[in-house]
Amino acid sequence: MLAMMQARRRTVRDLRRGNRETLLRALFFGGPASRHELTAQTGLSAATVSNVTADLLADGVIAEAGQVESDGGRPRVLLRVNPDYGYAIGVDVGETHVRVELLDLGMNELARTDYALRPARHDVELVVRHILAGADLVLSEAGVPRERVLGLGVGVPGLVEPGPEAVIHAPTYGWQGVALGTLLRAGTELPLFVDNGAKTMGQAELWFGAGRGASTAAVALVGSGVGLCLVTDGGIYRGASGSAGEWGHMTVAAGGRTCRCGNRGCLEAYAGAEAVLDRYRELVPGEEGEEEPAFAALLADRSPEAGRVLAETVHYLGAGLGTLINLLNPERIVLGGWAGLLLGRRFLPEIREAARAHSLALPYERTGIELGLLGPDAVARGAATLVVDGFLLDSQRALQGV
Amino acid sequence: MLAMMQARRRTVRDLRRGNRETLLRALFFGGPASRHELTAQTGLSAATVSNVTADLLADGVIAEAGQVESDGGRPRVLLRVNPDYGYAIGVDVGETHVRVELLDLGMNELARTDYALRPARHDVELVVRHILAGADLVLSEAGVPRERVLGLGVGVPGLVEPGPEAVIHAPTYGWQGVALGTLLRAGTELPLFVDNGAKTMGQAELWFGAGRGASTAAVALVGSGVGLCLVTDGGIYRGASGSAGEWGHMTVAAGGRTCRCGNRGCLEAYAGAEAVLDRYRELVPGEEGEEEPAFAALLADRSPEAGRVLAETVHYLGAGLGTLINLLNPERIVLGGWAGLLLGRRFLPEIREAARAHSLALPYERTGIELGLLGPDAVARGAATLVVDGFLLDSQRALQGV
DNA sequence: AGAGTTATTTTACGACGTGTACTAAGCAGG
DNA sequence: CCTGCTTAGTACACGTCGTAAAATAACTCT
Repeated sequence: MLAMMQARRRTVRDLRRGNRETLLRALFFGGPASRHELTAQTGLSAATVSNVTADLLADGVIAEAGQVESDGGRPRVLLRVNPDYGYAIGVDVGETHVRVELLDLGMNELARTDYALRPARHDVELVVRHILAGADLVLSEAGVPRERVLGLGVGVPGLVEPGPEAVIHAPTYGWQGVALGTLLRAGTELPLFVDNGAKTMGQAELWFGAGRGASTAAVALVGSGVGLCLVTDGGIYRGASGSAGEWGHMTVAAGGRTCRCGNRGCLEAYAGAEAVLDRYRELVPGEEGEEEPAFAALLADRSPEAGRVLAETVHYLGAGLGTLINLLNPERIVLGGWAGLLLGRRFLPEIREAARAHSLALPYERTGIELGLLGPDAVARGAATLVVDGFLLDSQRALQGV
Repeated sequence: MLAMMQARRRTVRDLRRGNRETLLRALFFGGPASRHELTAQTGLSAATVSNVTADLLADGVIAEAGQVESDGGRPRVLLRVNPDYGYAIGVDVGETHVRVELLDLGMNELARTDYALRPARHDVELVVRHILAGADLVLSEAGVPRERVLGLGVGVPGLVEPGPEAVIHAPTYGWQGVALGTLLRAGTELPLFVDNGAKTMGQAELWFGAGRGASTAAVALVGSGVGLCLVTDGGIYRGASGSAGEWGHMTVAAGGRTCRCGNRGCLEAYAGAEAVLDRYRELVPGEEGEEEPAFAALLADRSPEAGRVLAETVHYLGAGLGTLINLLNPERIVLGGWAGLLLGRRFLPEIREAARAHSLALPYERTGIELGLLGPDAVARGAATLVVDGFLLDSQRALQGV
C-alpha cells in the first residue's frame, strides 16, 4: 500500500535539512568550492547558499579554505569540509585479518591496525574483541577523542540483515545468525554501520574509485568467493532484507559443478579463486597452498591446462557479467577483489568480450567495464564511507547525541 | 559526480507539490477516505490535509463521496479521486494484436478496441495507424473529449530507450531503432508514455494485482519470449538506458541451447513458450500450429516426453527465478504472461521448489512467489498506469498545457 | 583616486506546514 | 427542546524557508 505512495517530505524544515545535505555533499565530493560555484552546482539561489553555508560554518562542519584571486572583482572565498569536524572508523573483517582504519572527513587515513585471523578460525567473540581493541588503538594512536567519532563501519562477509542487531549469515565462516550489532553494542557507544564487505567496497569504488560519477553500477568483488555491490540512484541497493547482490550464487550452468553453498552451477563455483584453483588441481594435481600466491602462479603459468582453466573462468565470468548487464542495464561495472584484479589485469579485453557475448548488444554498449582502482583497503575504506554517508545525510544530528 | 549528491529539493513550493502528490496517491490507492484518515495515513497535520484537499477539490481532481456515520460526533466526509477528472489510454502492442483501452481515473474501462496483427507482419506504420485510430475510436465511443485525456501509454516488445523519441529495438519484430515516439507524435498531441510491455504489465500487477503492497518486486512475463519488470522503491527500475529487466537473455546454461537472440544458454531458450514447444517437437515431431493452443495441449499431455520437457522448463525457470532472488532480494516475485500463468497454475509448487533449489535460503524465505492476478489485459492496463503515474506525480501540470 | 567587476550578504516578500483555538455536526439523555 | 459530550474539519497567528532585488564588500585596472 504505502509502496507507491512514496515521498514523505513534510515540513518546511526538511527543506533546510535537504539543502544542507545537498550543499555538504557538493563540498565533500566537489572539493573546495566558493559559494558562487555552489549556487551553480546545486541550483540553489545565492542567498540560500550563503544562508546555509553560514550555518555549516557556525557548526564547524565546513571551513574557509583560502581565496581565489579574480581578474577584477571580489575574490571568491573557498569553502571545504572541515576534515577535523569528525572521524570515521572503518573495519574490514576479511578472510585472513581484521583491519581497522581511522579516517578524518577528508578521507585521510590517520591510523590503522591489523589483526591476523587464523584461517578457518573465525570465532565471533574474537573478531568482536579485535574490532573493539582496534578502534581503541587507532583512536589513541591518532589522539582523536571518542566524542568526535561519527561512527564505526564494519564490512563483513555474508548476508547482513539491516537493523540494530545486524544479524549476519556467513556459512563460510560458520556464522549462522550472528548478531554482530548487538555484540559490538555491548562494547561501544559509537553509532554502528554493519554491512556486507562487497557492499562497502562497492561504495568506496563508487565514491573514490572506478565507479565515480556513475549513478547505476555494479561493483564485483572476486576473491576466494564472489560478491557484488549493486548501485542504483547513486546509492547501495540492498533489496527487501539486505541481501541483494548475491551474485556469486546465480546459476550460470544449470546442473553444473557443485558450489560450496550446496547448489550446482553457481558462478562462484567457476569464477571464485578457490573454485578456479580446485578446477586446475583436477587437471594438474598438486598440493594445496595459500590461495593468493597459488592464484598468481596460475596466472603466470603458461601451460595449456592453466590456459584452459583460465579461459573457462573468463567465459563464466563473462556469463555472469552479461546477466548483470541484461538484467540491470548498469552504466558501469567495476571488477574488483584481489582475484578479480589479477584476472582483470591480464584478461580485461577477454572478459569484456565474454560479457559482450553473453548480453544484448544495446545494454552492453552502454556499459563500461572497468577494473577497480582501489587496493586491498577498499573494504575498510568503504566501511568508513557508510559512516560518512550517514553524516552527510544529517550532519546536524550526527554528533549531537554523543 | 552528481550521483552521490542526490536529493535536489529546492523551493518551498516543491513541498506543496510533494504533499499534494502524497495525498492524491493516498486517495488513489487507499480508496475513499476522510480527511481525518488521511492525516493518519500521510503523517501530515490536519491543517495541511484540509488545506491541500481544498486545493484538490477546487481543481476538481478529487470529489466528496458521501459521509460515514459516527457514534456520537461529526460524521466524516469521504473524499475520493474524481474518476472523470481525466482519462488515460493504454495500448498493448502484442504479438498478435494491437489493443487500445480507455480508462478513467477510477481505472474503469470505458471502451476498448482490438486490431489483429498478422503474425510475423509487424509493419511499424501499420501499428502506428492502429494505435492512433484506436485512440480516436475509444474516445468517440465513450464520448470523452480529447482535452481531458491525460496521455497515451503504449506497451511494446523489446528494448525502449527513454526520451521523446522512444526508440525501440525489437529484433523479433524486425524493429531496429524504431522511433515510435516520433512517429506517434506526428499524429497526436497527447502526452506519450512508451515502455516495454513487461514493464507496463509489471506496474499493473504492482498496483492492482499480485504485486500490491510490495516495494521491491520482480514481475515475470513468460509468453512466447520471456520478459521482466523490476520494481525498486515501489517504482519501475529502468537502469541506465531503459533496458533493465532483460531477464530472458540471462545465461542459465553456459554453452547451452541457441537462443533466438543468437547467444547460447539463455533462459528464454528454455522457458519461453516458443522454445519449450521447439524442445518438445524435437522429442515428438509434429506440425507447428498456433502457439497458445499448442502450449496448452502440451500441459494437458501426460506423456513422459511432455513431462520431461515441462520438468526441464520448470527447472530452468527456477534457476532464473533463483538468480533474481539472490541478486535482487525482492519482497515478491509475480509470475505472469500467458505461458507463465498456464505453467504456474499447474506447477507453482514445483516452480517454487526449483527457485528454492537455485537460491540462498535466507533471501528465498523472504520472497513470495505468486501468480499474476491480472488477465491478458495487464499490458494495456499497465500502459495506462504509466499515464496515471505521471498524473499523480504532478496533477497540477497534467491537464494544463492541453 | 575612481570606475569597473565580481562575490557575498541583507532586506523585503510571499509561500508553506504546524499548533491552537474555534466551528460544525452529530449523539445520548433528560 | 435543551444540555452536555464527542468527533471532524477549519481559521488564524506564528515561525521557517527560499528567492529576487538591492546593497555591500573586496578586489583590479587605469
